[in-house]
Amino acid sequence: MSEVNIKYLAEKLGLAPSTVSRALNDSYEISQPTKDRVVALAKALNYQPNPFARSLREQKSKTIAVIIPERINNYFSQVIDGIEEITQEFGYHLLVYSTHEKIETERKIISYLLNGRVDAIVMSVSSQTKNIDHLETVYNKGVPIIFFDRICKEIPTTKFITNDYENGLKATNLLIEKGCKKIYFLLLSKEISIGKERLRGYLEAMKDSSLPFEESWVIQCSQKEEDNISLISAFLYGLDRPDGIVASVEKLAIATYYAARETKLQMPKDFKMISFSNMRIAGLLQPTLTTISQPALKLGMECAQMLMKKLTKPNQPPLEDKIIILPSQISLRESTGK
Amino acid sequence: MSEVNIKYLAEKLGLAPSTVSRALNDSYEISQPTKDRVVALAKALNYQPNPFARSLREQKSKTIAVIIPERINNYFSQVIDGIEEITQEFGYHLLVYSTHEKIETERKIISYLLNGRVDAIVMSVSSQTKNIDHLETVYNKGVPIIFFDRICKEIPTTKFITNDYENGLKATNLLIEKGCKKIYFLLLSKEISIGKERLRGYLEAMKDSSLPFEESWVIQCSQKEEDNISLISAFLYGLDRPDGIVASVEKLAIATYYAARETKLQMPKDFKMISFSNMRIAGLLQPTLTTISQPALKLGMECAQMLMKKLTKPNQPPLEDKIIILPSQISLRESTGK
DNA sequence: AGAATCAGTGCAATCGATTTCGCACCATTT
DNA sequence: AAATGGTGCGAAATCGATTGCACTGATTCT
Repeated sequence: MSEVNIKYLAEKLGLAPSTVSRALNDSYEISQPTKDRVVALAKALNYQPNPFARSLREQKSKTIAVIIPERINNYFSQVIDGIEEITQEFGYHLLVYSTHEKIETERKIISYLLNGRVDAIVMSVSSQTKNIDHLETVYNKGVPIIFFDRICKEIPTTKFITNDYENGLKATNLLIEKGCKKIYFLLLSKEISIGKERLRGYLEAMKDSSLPFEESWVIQCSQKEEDNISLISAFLYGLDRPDGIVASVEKLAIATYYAARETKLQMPKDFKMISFSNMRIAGLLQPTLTTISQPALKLGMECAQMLMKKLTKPNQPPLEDKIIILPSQISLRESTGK
Repeated sequence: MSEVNIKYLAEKLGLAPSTVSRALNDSYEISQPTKDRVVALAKALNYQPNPFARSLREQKSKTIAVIIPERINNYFSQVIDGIEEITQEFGYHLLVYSTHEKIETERKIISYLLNGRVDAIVMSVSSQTKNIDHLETVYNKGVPIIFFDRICKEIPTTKFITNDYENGLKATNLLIEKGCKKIYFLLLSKEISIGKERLRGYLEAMKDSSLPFEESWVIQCSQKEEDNISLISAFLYGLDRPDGIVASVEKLAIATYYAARETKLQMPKDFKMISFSNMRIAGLLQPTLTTISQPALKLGMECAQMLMKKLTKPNQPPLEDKIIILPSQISLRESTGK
């Protein structure tokens, strides 16, 4: 490759490599004239320091890993945009991995990152994640880790979430206000934190209301789009079908639209729905979808800001064990009726 | 951090670091018993080689950069999924960058990658990219680069696209068949390759037909959603509005839906539309959207396969200067009428 | 028997940048 | 005039893994 390294610059300038290094790093030990000469030549030859030599020496990579359960999801894309916006200013790079919701992939990815390849990890755990040995290993190795959205409560570090409990409650109450008598709750997995919190809100709202409730109204869905559509269609076909649905994640709302089409049911006439979702085009669906959307970009930025502070300032304490809650926003649309 | 390195293993085993290294790399020079001892201890202590030391020594990073114009776009997410699927098998890592369609950001990102940080680059250029100095620099430095979707023809390397010209033609002809007399073409930028190709197909179809055509029917849109909506609304308000629209990218189709709502026009009654798009939920819009969708996952996988061959096999020639064309798929839906 | 061969290891250089130490030189102080 | 101090820079070690070369002891060949 191109051979412009410190030794080469030093030779050209008749200086020692150490002097060149110091000059480039603006060390006080070097005279201004020398600094100027060095910097000038470096610029002229378009010198770029070798990142691996530097990382090896400094024991840090200026790289952060972002691990998400799936890529084809606006929410996660927005979060990454937010993270990148901040980290880029600090010259950090982003390694992005998708677990495809598989715990085994998650473990494998984590194992690649335990050798110093990254200075920190920002992640949202997969829906399959129950066993958290691999996450504990990260923590024990001292690699800073921040969870967002689907957090792992057991690891004592900073987590970013939205007010899921509260919104689960609000969403359910909204349906109740709209006159729904039989409200189902769709969730992806009971294992993941946001599912749990949103579910807790739903359960609380149901308890507080005078409406009937049965355990079986909490529907556990899978990762397969087709399976979910049949599952949802199945209960929509029945005469004792629900008249309200709270979808805890976007993809389940979409499956419900397909199921509604299949069963020829109309929203909001036959049943109403509200979903947690960051779709840009919720307002273009038929009918338009009432959503609870998370401040994804902001969340990403705040994660990154915290991380940059920890990584770039000297003598920072470990990431605090606390949960930071950002507010979501409810957008009322046709799917819940007027 | 954890101090398990080669030197430490060597000490524990009473061997030289070089022997340990060779044993771990299964060198023929080392006896089986020694190999076994070394491997056993390495496993027991969970030894992970330092990636930077290795990269420094081997002059390769096992990392690939993926540069896309925007993250919040299913198409690009799918491509990255495809790339990751393949590269992961080979133990490669993915640095992902978004240019946000800004040439300046694109240049900056590229400049970070010229120091050996990555072994190759896979990218789709921003819509602003006219000046290609930075891309030429990449090429001249010998960093393998593959373009996809929005390619840069001038750089002699492999490019992956879909049959954009053909589909621009087909899309336009479809509208003509459906009875459209006045067909507009919405594009993001004349600079980007796919825009050009799709436009070429449109122009060809228009020329071949007996329909009238004016230059002003090719609408150049911007990056701003609101501006696009007003721009589209503006011409939809007129009495001489188009009765057919070909949207060359997804976001312009979405803007058109909003504009249609604003102007109270109905698809497909008042005008018909077809769009290039990889939206999963084109079938849930009101009306459902006829799309030309690209084989994004497959494209990503083929890119990555080519790259892995180039990077992991010895004595590979430079990436061939050729364009590989994958076929898109048209899905007929309501927006173009029955 | 002496030379040649070879398997199995160790030594030391290397990748490129940073950093500790130290040294020369000039100016100032006592 | 000797001691002190500061400025500006160089030599060499270091980060961790790899690798060309040298070395040892044993075996084989002539």
